[in-house]
Amino acid sequence: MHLSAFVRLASADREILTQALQRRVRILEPRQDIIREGERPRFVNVILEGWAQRYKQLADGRRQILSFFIAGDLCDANIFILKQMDHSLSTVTRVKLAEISQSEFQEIMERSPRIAQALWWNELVTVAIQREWTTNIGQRTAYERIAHLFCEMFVRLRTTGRTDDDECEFPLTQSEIAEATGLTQVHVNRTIQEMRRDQLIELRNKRLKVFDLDRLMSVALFNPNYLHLDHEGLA
Amino acid sequence: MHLSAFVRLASADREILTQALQRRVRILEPRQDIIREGERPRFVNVILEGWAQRYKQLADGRRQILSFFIAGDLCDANIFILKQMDHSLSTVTRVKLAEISQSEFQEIMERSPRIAQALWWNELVTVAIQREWTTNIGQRTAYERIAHLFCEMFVRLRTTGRTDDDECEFPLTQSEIAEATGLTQVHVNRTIQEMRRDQLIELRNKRLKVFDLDRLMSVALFNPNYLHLDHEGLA
DNA sequence: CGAAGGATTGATTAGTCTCAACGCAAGTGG
DNA sequence: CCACTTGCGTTGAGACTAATCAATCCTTCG
Repeated sequence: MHLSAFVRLASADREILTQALQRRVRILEPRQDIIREGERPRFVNVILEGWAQRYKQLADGRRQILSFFIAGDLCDANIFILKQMDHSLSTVTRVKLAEISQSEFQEIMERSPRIAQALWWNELVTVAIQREWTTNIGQRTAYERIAHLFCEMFVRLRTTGRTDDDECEFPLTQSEIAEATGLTQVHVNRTIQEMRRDQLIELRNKRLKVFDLDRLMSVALFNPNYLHLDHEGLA
Repeated sequence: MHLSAFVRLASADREILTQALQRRVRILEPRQDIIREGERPRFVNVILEGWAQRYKQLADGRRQILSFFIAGDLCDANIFILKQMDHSLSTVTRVKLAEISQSEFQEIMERSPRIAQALWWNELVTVAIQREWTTNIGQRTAYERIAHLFCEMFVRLRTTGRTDDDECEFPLTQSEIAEATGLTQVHVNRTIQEMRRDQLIELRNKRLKVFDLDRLMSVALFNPNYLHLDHEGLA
């Protein structure tokens, strides 16, 4: 999901990006809000290190996690167009992020049509992921849902070179997995135990080990097409 | 959702749009695919009349409806950037739509920055709706989910002037409502009966009557902020 | 050592699904 | 114009997934 992986960018374009990502950098502690529903968006956030998430809360407190961001992910291109946030962003782990102001952002889009194109690509993939999450919660069983989340995060981390053979970081608590999949924490616990018994995965100390990715993808009915990894930026 | 409602457009911009929407117009019968998952996108589709939908199918046939389109809705700006569709589009009712080719589309975006901006706005609202659907299925009960769908469609139809006092068209079958909310058709049937008993709504002959929208919004925990109706195109 | 956050376990219940049948209205063909 | 089909909505009985409530157990860490 690295911006520079969207499309092939000329070195001038890369330079523009590098500049923009250095101007305003912040470090946030784990489980801290970045921006809340109702607030006016002032920056486009780019995650440089760590995991972050989107979530939405109903009037009575029920909470749905809507997506996760990992290093390289851009939160909301052009978010300034909206008067207020309809959801919140928060950190999962300690996070390093870059803030890009509206004027900086617009200048970048104008100076490089390639980057503007890359931003559209990024946005289209973001919606596609959200659609897959809707499908995940609407149609899959608890077991399949959690397996699907594991697949998605593993594949995304692998694409950005953040896996170590069959392992990757996985800093979510079982409660967070529950909020992301529309289940309860207790049921997530039991389901993960079942997956362990089935020799599908190992999950402890914030690390996920996938014994057989093909089998995991198969039980999850995981089809990576929605990540659109076959774009021109790749060989 | 009418393109011309996104932002205030100059009459020259309106002219550009009007032109583009007249070039290639098709009429499709009800329950007919417009484009299928896996195919290469060739056009941006704009719904001129009727209802359409996005859906996604798992390998074993389970189907999730992901969103509905009504007159004025633009299906996927810049969809050409993606090599293949990760979901399908189909009609619900008989539909009249306009197809815009890649070159036409790019020309429009270049000729009018205001329209380009409007397209970004449209895309941001589309993701916001998708997030709300994820939340709907993940957190709300069956009763709340269906009420929420009723609210969303009623408000969107009203915004585009397609309601008649407390009534609107509602051409979905109970099976389709089920596929959109992640429930079974049987349970949707029972839940709607309950809503009728509660004097919340009336639904027959493809028409929905909302007795008290405030009460419906309240039981659905419906917050219209995600539709971002407070944009500059409106007073 | 005590506190706190997270994971695990057990018992019970609720919400939703499954399967199967039936009803009704509209359309179709002989 | 009647018999048949088809699509959609309704009803019933029973099964099962996942939720709820409530403890208990770990680990980590100050």
